[in-house]
This record gives sequence, structure tokens and C-alpha cells, in this order.
Amino acid sequence: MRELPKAYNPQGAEENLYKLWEESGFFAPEAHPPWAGSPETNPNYGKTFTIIMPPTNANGDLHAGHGLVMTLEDIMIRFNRMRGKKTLWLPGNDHAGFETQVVYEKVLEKQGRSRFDIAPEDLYKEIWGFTQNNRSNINSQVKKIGASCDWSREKFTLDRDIVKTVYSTFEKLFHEGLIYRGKKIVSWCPKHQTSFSDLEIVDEERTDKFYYVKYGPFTIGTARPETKFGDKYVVMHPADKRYQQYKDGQKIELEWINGPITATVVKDEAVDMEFGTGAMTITPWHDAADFDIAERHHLDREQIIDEQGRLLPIAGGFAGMKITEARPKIVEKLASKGLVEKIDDNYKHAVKLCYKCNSLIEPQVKSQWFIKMRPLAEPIIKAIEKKEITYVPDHYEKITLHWLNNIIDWNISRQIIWGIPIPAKICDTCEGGLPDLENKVSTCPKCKEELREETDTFDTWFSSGQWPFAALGYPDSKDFKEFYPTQVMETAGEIIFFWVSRMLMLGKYVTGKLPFNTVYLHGLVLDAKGKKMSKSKGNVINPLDLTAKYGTDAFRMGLIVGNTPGTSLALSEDKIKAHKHFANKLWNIARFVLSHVDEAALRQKPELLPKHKKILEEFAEIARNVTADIEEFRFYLAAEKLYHYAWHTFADKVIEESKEQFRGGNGQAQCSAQWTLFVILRDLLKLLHPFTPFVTEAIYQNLPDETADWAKQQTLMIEQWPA
RNA sequence: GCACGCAUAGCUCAGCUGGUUAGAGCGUCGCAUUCACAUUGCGAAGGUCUCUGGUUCGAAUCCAGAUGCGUGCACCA
Repeated sequence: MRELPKAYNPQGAEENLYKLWEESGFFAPEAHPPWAGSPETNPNYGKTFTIIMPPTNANGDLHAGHGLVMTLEDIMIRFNRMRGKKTLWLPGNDHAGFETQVVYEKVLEKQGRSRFDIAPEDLYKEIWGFTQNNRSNINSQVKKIGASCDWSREKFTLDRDIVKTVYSTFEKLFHEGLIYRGKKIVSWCPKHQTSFSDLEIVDEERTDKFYYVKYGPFTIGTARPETKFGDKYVVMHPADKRYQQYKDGQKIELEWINGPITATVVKDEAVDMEFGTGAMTITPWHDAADFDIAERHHLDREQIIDEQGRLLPIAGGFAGMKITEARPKIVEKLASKGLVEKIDDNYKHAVKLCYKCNSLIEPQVKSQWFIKMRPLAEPIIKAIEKKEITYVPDHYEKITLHWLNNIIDWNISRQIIWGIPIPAKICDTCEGGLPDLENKVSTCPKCKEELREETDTFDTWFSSGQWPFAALGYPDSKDFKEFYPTQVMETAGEIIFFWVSRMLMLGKYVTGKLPFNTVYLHGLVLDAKGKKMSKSKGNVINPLDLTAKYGTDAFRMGLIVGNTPGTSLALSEDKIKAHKHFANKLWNIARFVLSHVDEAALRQKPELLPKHKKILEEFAEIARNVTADIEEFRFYLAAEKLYHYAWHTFADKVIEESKEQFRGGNGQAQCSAQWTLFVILRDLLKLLHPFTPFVTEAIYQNLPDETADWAKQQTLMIEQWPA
């Protein structure tokens, strides 16, 4: 008979429990509990289970979404560990290039400084220090969530060996013709002063003015008159009857914004005859569709707007103006020359914005490094079609296929200092470039000119896209050989293209094997009202406040119960509170059982009453169902079933009815009840452990040391799963 | 335009392969308390499962369509 304190106090218990686990050494896959060491006692002997933790951005605190990641992955890890698999959960941090630089720019801003005033190497050192501080901070927060990951294998995306792997991938891609340096139109953020890939751009529907402007004999439509200074090509559809008297290549003299120019007629099928007047002029330097037309017809292109978003000297009197202030003035000038035919005030169109600062994206023509994605995507499309990858929820399969089938080349150049430098030399004459890992090449192989060192860095996703094999020590390490490919990639549905799909492509390309065979995607964690959390809205919920208030187990249950994969979850404090009650209920269940169980009596299995046999059978059924639910990633159901069983079956019925046997004082009935209650409590703790590791361990540590058919382990974490 | 979702109690959502009176948490109302637990227990109210049609012995669940909401991608002179 044991006496537990009246209420469970998570605040006092959790830190020591985590320490107990960590010091036990069982976070590492090498350590196996006594029962797991042979195929006779462990049906999963020799099997591995590996999750590579999505590397946490080393630029701030843990947020609620991280809480969900850590909980989901910890559930899978603890479950598989208890099932006897050699289980590895590899933690890591991401330098998160652009994201971190943006965060750090805000830090600088507060100090009245700017990144453009700091020498690049000094800035790099500062951000390095910043991320190192954040790393240790974040790791301690991850521990508070209860993550049972192997800290001895923790990696950072800027570790020397990771960078080496990233470099060799870059070189391999280049030599196999899959990376090229090309002068193409890219999305440029005038605020952040860097180019992006297509994924960092968001669209927004806007209503603007649409101007009909006379262009010689034509009327052209435009929403951006400020880009039109250099327009010297007027394009129409070859089948457009309205313009059939104008021939492709025909020159026309006309009066334009800053005086007379010679325009050239171009016929191209990209023009939509239904839109505007069916005639348009093009600005290839600042518009992707125009760029394509210019490419097809080998037309000149000229920069009109500089990197800061100001007009260049070609704009004549408007040079130096920001485009927004220039626009009305330019329209005014056009109008004064009688060139504005009409203005439509209600033109709805989508504009492209920087996903981070919502600045208008100004496309620019730049020489950047691109990856040809088509050849990388093909094998993944085939793998998905052959069902070599399981998506949870499965509709992500279609979403991925749709994206892969329409994939475009990936710009991996970023004009920021915080990142992995692109190890290459570039030629300012031919604008080509080549990898030069050992700094050996000095003249351009094509034009024999002197090369200069590339100053751009890689898109962070280029390195994190290689994370599973890089973090495991590809190609020669023992870990890579033993744990790659991994089993599950669990991450946010939001980054399915950014990260998951690119990991599949780069992993398959570099190692020949898919990096994982199951992709589990969770939705967003929203605030209690269902709104996206953001610092500017001030509705960010700090997970550590909640764990401090209600206990980590309650927080974890609040994130898991009722949260189906792929759908977003409104994080309600009430729900977490309810699960604090659950943790306490569990504690009191244990309090009752342990105070009614005679340890000595457990050393011999009693003859069980038929009703107790039936109760144990029903419990075994629950255990089997829960096991199947976890194996099939229905954590929300498994958690709910256990919650329900513990409270409304075990406590409300089994325990209540057992009081009769304890009151009766009948020896056999009482022994049968004791045995039944104890076995269910013990095995219920095991089943609940992946979900609520702390309270279950706290109770476990108070269990008797042995029974007729069982001996207590060092920690509940390494007990054998009861189903 | 193409694609992918969602629609169930006042609120937030479950309902896994179609099968008896559709569930949970929170909220509301009532009752109970020295006996594991007030961080509690018991009970109640509250749902034509968006609509229409179909498949089926049987549909919240499968199929088709409609309506509403959301998301991604593309176009956007």
C-alpha cells in the first residue's frame, strides 16, 4: 500500500523527470532495455525507427506550432521505442538564412543601425552569436515539451560537415548540368534587397487604375505607366484582325512620354485579344511575361527601375523618383500631351508581394544560380505514383503531384550575407559561373577574363532540403548507413513545397533513395479565436506559459485530442485546462489503486473473478485499438480513446465497482480486484506514456517493483508496449 | 482559369473500413460532498449531421450536382 500526495503537481515534477530520462541514456538508439536485447523477447529486434526533427529556426523562441511538432514526433518516438525498435530522433537547428536575417535586422533597427552600414563579415559574426544564443534557448524549451530526442546527435545547418555536403551537392548538380547561372527575370524585394524563388512570393487581389494610353496608331492598356519609358515594342496577337495591317517587325515613329521614339511591331500569341485593346507594349526587364516575349523574339531589354525601386535616368525628368510618387506625375504628363485616352478606376488584378514584408515585388533581370527542377521532379512523381511515399492526410499527395508536374526552375541565389556562401566564381563579362570549392580557378574558361568570387548565399531551403541525409552524416557515417532512409517526416503542411518536396527530390538525387517513406503533415496552430498567430496582432501564445500554468502533459493533450492531420487547430486554453484535470484524474486513479493494492499479494497471480477477466479482456481490446490508431497516425483518436477509457470506464466503472470487493473483505475477490486494478493501471500508464509522458512517469516511479509476471524498469519510457 | 479541402450541438471540433437511441471538450442549468479526486461526482437541456438527387436492406459516412466558406497554383499589358 502506498500513499501519494493528494494532487499532481506538474511544476514540481517535470524537470526532474526529464533529467531522469536524459540521464538514463535511453534517448540514444544504442541503449536498449533488457527485454529488447533479443529476438525472443522483442519481436521488433533489429528494426530501426528514425525521425529527423525539422530543424528549429535559431532566431527566436519556441512557438505553439513547435509544441505540436515536438508532441507529435515524441508520441511516435516513444511508441516505437516501447515497441522495441532501435529508435532515433535527431534534433537540430536551422540557421534559417533569410528568416533570421530579417529577425536580426529588426534587432538592428531597434538599436538604430542598418545592415547596409555594417561590413558583411562583422554582420555575419553578430548573427552567428545571435543564433548560438537562440539555439541553447530553444533546445531547453524543446526539453520542456518533453521531447525524447538524442541530444548527442544534435546538428546545426552551418556545421562544417553539413556545409561540406551542401557544397558537394552543388558541385554534383553543376557538373551534371542541373545547375546553371542564368540571366533571367527574378522576383526582387526592394526592401530586403534580395531575389527570391517563386515560393517566397504571395499574391494579393487589388483594385487599381487601368490606363488606356495612345501609342502612335495604337491604344495600349497598362496598370503601370511608370515602367513604360523604355517601351519600344508594341505586341499583338498574330490572329488579331484589328491589327492585321501591321506586320511583324514593322517600324513606327511615334510621340512618347519623353519625346519621339521608333517602335517596332511584334506579333506574339501570348497576347490575349480579349484583354484591353489587344495591343500592349512590353517592359521585359520588369515583367515576367514580357521577358518571355522578349526572349522569344530576341528583343532588347532595358532596366527602368533600380534595385531600390527608383526610376533610372531613362525616365528623364522623373529619374530618381520612387515609382509610387512618379506614377501620377507621369500620367499627368501623358495627359498633357493628349496621350491618355481613358482611365478605368476599377481594375481588379493580383499583385505580387514579398511574403515577409508585403512590399511590392519588383521583378528584375539578374544573373542568378538556378536548379533545373524537371529532372529532379520526375523520379518523385514516379515514386508517388508507385505509392512509395505515403502522405498523411492523403490529399497532400495530389497537391504535391500538381506542384511537381508544373515545377519551374529554382532560383537558389540570395543577396544576403546570413547563409551558406555559394562556393563559386563568376564572370562579369559572360555572366557565367562555376563552382570552385578549393578556390583554384581564376580565369573564365569561356572568355578568359578574370573571375570574381560569388558573394551571394544559398536559399536556406537548398541546405535544409538536404537535411535528412546531411544530418545523418552522408555518405560514410555509421548513422547514415544504419538510419537512412528514415521512416517518417513530420512537419507543417505549409512547407510541403518549400521543404518536403525538395527533400524528396534532393534526397533521391544525391543518395539514390527517398529520404523517408511517410510524410505526416500537421496544420497550423491558431489562437483560440481561430486566427493566425502573429507578433503584430499580439495574439501569439507562448507554449511555455501554458506548460507552466497547466503542465506539459495537459498542453500536449490539448494539441493532440481532436486534432486531425492537415487541419488547423484553434488552441483553446479551456481545452488544455480540461486536460490538466485529466492528469490529476489519472493521479487520483493511481492514488486509489496504489492505496488499495497489497504489494506482497501481487507477487502471486490470483485466480481472477470472471468479471475481472472480462474487464482485462476489454482493456486488451482498447490497447490493440490504440496501437492500431498510433500505427496509422490517428493520434487524435488514440488519445481520446485512452482519455475516455481512463476516466469513464476505468475510474467510473471498474474502480467504482471494485469498492464492493474491498468492502466485502472476501479474500479471493479482493485479490482478484487488486490484481486487475494494478495491471490495468500499469498498462494504461504505458499506453498513455507517449501522450502524457510526465504524469505517467511520475506515477510509474511509485509503482511496486515487481509482480508475478513483471519487473519494473528504470523508467516507464523503456517499458515494453502492452499490445 | 486549374487544383485541393471544409460544411455535424451555443462555441471548438471528433465520428477511422456505411450498421442499433450521432459523440467529446468548453459553455448553460439542476443535484450531490468527511468514504482516490471540488483540478470532483451524478444528471439535464441542446442536433431535420448545408441543400437536392442517386447507390444500398440501411447513408452524417459512398456517388453526382447545387450553395456557402477556405487554401494552393497559374494568369493578370
